[in-house]
Amino acid sequence: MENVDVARALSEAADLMEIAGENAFKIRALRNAAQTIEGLTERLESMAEAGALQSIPGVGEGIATRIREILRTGSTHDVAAVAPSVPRGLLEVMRVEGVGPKTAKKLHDELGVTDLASLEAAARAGKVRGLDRMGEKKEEKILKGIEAFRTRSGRYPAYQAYPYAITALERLRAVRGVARAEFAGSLRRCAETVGDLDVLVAAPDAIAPAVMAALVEWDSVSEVIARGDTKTSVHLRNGIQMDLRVVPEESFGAALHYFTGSKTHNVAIRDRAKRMGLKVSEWGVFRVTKSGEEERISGAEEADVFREVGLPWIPPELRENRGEIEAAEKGALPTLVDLGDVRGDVHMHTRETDGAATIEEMAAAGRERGYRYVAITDHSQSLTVARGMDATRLRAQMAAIDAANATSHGIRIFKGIEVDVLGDGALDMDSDVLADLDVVIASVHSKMSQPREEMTHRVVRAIESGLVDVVGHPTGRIIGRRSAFEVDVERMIKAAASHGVAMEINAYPDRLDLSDVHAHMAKEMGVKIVISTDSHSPRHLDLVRWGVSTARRGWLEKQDVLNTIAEPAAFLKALHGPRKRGR
DNA sequence: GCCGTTTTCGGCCCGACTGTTTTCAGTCG
Repeated sequence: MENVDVARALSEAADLMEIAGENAFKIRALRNAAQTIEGLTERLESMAEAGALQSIPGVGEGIATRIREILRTGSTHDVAAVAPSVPRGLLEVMRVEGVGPKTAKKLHDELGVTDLASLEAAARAGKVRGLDRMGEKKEEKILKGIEAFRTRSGRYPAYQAYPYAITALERLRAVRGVARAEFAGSLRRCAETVGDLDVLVAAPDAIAPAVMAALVEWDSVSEVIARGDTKTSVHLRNGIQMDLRVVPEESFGAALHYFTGSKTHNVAIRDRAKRMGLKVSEWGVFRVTKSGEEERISGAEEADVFREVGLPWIPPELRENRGEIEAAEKGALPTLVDLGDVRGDVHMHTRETDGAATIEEMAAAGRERGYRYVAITDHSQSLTVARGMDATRLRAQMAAIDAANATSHGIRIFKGIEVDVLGDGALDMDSDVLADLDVVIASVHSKMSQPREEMTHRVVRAIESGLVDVVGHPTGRIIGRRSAFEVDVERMIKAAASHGVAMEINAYPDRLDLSDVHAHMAKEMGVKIVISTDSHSPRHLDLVRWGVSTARRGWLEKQDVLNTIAEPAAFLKALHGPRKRGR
């Protein structure tokens, strides 16, 4: 069982207990633990065996017991205890906008609602409006919420939401009197998916109505959910929710911090502030006197918030309450790798297989970005849908690359391949050809539903071949479409560590594979990372920024990422390590 | 249930908006 499965079981238990009306702090403890577990780089199964569960922050005796229960049975005793009074179907009822635990409980107790279908029936029959503190509007809102629940896909890949945030900012910045406007939220933290878009504007109170109007009148807005003096929420036509907040300029930094989150990071910062006799809110940082009076001390800049609680500014990508506050306290924050640190791109395709451009065009695109090198890494023969190459075609392409290098003007073109890892772990190319290449990426493109043991063994065998430099998109996931294949990532990374093989962060924005958490795991085990775009056309090289974001979320520094090395020869030397190469 | 510059008990982040109410509970982020 994966850590995410345990996290999900814990947070489902928390939801059910909340409906049952159990102690709110106990519920929060479960949610905190679930959140922490999602960001954990170590496998819970191994930690449980080692008796180390209680070393996880937020996990004590009680939750350690629950984790062991979940690993064994998939659920906890809490769920069994509340099951008679809280059917599991209420979990989805609570996902409906405007329905929380209290409402779900009321609907169940008084109307016998047990799931989405029975809720819809009750609402259509006009029974909801009869309940205490519930009226016609609430009933309508619930029906709308059910509709939205069924159509929305949940979270969106960040790259799909990003253009809407940019356009919204342009509109809002054009309003007279607007001093600053930024997006915040999970988009600013560079999370791989976003649930909604958060936009923040600094403007005088008198301007706020005009700012709200500029959003509401945007033709991408389909529905206004809420509209107040400082906050407006809308649905966009594509289904994404956008929240706009307007604050005075002196509060902009505090608001940006608050609105960027993550929620658990904010809670930790506010808790810390409280212990120091301060109060942090989106309006600023306040000193709280003994008599309970509050005096505003700062908040115009985001760094103010951190400074007041005795910390250096923490990059948004790290604000997941995964140890960043402790690291900041110790002065041990990583100096994160930056887009400008990337000096080459070593995974791309040409017309020879499924790319859209020539060797020369791809190299030119790299040169335009200021890169010192690129690698042409077309597919191998078993990937027939991409017209994969056999050894003869690869030899011919190698000769073509030699020729292109003669006139490439300042950019080195490496000879490479993205070779398929066959079902048994063998590589889909003769080893003597592979040995003559500069860059060998090994990727799984077939038989992705192999059992975990088989898949792990398969990839580890490829790593141990001595012919592979990089594992390409190591878990095979496509965000929102295909989950990662069953593989023991920890064992894969361990094998890579002991054989000096690098792991890819595939920057294609619906892959981002390795993920942030796994990239962090790789770093901790001493495995080097290559950030690659897997480009199939020249403009794809720009996608590198999504890969860099993922690397930053994984705490990676420049020295963790091989393709920050500027000199082509030095890059190759670092990539190959002790492995021999033809040239 | 967890945790400790509030330390083994007594706390646990903070505020906006809605819909229903005549003062606030519930939801959301």
